Amino acid sequence: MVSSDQGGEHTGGEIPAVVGGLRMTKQRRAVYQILLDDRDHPTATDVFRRVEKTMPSTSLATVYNCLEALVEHGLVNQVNFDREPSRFCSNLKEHVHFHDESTGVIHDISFKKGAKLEDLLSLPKGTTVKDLELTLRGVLPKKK
Amino acid sequence: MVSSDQGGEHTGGEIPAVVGGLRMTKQRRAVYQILLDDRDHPTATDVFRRVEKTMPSTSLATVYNCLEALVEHGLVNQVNFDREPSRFCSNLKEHVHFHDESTGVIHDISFKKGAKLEDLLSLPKGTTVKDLELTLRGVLPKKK
DNA sequence: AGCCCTAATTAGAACTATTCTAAATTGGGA
DNA sequence: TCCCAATTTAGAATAGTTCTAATTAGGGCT
Ligand SMILES: [Mn+2]
Ligand SMILES: [Mn+2]
Ligand SMILES: [Zn+2]
Ligand SMILES: [Zn+2]
Repeated sequence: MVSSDQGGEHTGGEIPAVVGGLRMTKQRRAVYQILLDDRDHPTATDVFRRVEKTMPSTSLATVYNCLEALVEHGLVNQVNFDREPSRFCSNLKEHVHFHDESTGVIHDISFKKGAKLEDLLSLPKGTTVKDLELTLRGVLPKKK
Repeated sequence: MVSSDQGGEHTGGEIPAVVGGLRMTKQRRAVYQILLDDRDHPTATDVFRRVEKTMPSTSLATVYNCLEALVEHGLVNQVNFDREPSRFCSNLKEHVHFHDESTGVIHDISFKKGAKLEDLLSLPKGTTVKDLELTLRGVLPKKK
C-alpha cells in the first residue's frame, strides 16, 4: 500500500488525501478522525462540539455535510435510535447496537460467526436484504 | 369475557369502553379502529387523514395524543425507519419490519419458532434485553 | 336530569434536528 | 499564478413532533 490509498476504508495512522473515493478536506478529516478516535457514537452536535475545539471556524452545516459525505462513501454508519438525533459510528464490521439504560453507553454487538438472519426470521424464499438495522435497549451485567 | 374488557389488548368486534386500562374516547376509538383495520403501518398524518373522513373536527394534535396513549398502554407499536416519520402498527405479536423497496409496502416478519436472539448475537451472559427494534430494507420475490 | 370536575380535545405556537440557499472561500490542476 | 468547480459558511427554511392555554366532553355524584 502506498501513501495515496484511493481504495476502500482507512485503518490506523494518518488519514490520507483520499479515502474510499472521498477527498479529505480539512473539515472532513477532522470529523472522520473524531469518529475513528471516539467510538461513543456521537451525534452531529457532539461531533460539532469536538471539532470546534481544534477548528473553531467550523460550522454545524459543515459537520452535517461531512457526515453525509462520509456516510455516502461508506466510511461511517448512521445509527438511529427511535426518534433521537442520529448517531455516527466508524466501525465498519457488521454489527448492531445495544443501548445500556443503566450507563447510557451504546455498545457495538457483533453477529455470532456463521449466524444467519434467515435462521431467526421467517423470510420468504428469494428475499433480498439490502439493509438491516437492529437496535437493542436493556442492561448489561455489571462488571465486577 | 363480558362487555367491559378491562384487561389486555382488544381483538375483533366492537372496541369496548376501556382497553388495556385506556378509556376509549370517541377519538381514541377512531384512531385505534383505523390501526386495527388498516395494517399498512400508517404515519400520524396518514391516520389523521383517515380519521378526518368520518370525524372532520378531529385535530392532528389529538391524533398524536391518541397514538401516544395507545403506545403507552401497549395497544399499538411505534415503528421507526431511519429518520422517516414514525409509523404505527397494531400487530402485538413480536415481529420485525421489512420495507420492500420495489412496492413500498412494509411487511410484518415474525420470528421463527424457537429462534433466540442470543443464537444470532454475541451478547454478554446476563444481558437483559428490554426492547428490540429490527428493520430490514430490500426486495421480496415477486408473486406470480 | 342537572352539576361538577377532571380528563381530553383543540388551534396554534414552539421546538429541534436536519436540510436548503446563496454567497464567500478553498485548493487542485492547467 | 490563475481559474473554476467543489466546499464551506451563516442563516433561513422545513418538517415532524411536542407544548401551551383555552375550550369541550362526559362520567359520577346528588
Ligand atoms: Mn424502541
Ligand atoms: Mn437504514
Ligand atoms: Zn456502532
Ligand atoms: Zn408491524
